[in-house]
Amino acid sequence: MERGRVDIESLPGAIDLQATVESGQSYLWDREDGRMYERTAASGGDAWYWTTPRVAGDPQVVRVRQTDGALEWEATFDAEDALYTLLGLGDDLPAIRATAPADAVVEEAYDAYWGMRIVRDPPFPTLISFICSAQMRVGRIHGMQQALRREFGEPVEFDGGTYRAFPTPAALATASEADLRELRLGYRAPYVKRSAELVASGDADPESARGLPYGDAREYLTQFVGVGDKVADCILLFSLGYLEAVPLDTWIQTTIAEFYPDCDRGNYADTSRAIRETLGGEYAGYTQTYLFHYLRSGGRDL
DNA sequence: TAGATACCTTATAG
DNA sequence: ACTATAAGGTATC
Repeated sequence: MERGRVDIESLPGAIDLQATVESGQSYLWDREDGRMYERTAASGGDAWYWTTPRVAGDPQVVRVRQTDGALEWEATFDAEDALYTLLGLGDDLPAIRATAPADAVVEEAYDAYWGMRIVRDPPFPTLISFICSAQMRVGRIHGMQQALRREFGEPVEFDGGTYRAFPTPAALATASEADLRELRLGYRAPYVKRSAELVASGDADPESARGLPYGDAREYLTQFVGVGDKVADCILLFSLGYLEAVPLDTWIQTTIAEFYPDCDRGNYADTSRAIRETLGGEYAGYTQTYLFHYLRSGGRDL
């Protein structure tokens, strides 16, 4: 087992591990005691586990915990670089916040969860997670991903326990729709299977969107079954590093109606462009994620 | 091309 | 208790 620590003082801005992994961006982390999405008193050292799918080499496990002044990690591999990527530790939070509009609700959201960072999860698990997110609550989306790992993931031994990595495209393509429906995926089951088939066959790969101009990347991702503009924006923001992407979900649409009515242009593409500019352009997705988490957590009545 | 409707399942509100 | 509603939407017509 390898281990290490990241000094928080060395980071550009704060880090709030719980907010980062429990804000509906990533569904690939499990809390050690299993009690996610509950308010916990202060911070205090809760640990989260993350398992990698087999992409190249063996599947891996990393456990990370926030303590006074550091992120302490233990893993089946040298996880330092991976954590920087996964948790957005290189993002200059103060600089990003400076690009956001100085509206009261935006300030409240940043203050409430200061230190939350945008994750960069691997593309295939993100694709599947957000296909599953349609018309679903955050806690249940997470439960679905746990079920997929449990039923179709490769086992990994770590620190005396057995963990399961997120399933490969081939594993989910091989699953039957009935198998997936038994995991309570509902109408998302065929979407997951057919999108996994596209990746497993080599006909498409969410990784291929990386580096394309934002509009082209979003367009590319909508070829997957169960991926419309909103889910495509989630994959761009939470996996591929397009920090300007603003997923137009029910929460942000309510926010637009309440605070930015001029941005409602009646269709996704135009509304998306308008709110992206209003929220500061290049890092609009960061501000969107703070607003989403703040409002969803009941920070302000709408 | 824009608009309406069906879709799995379940936590939560009333 | 029991029903209606809505949940980080998308595909289809």
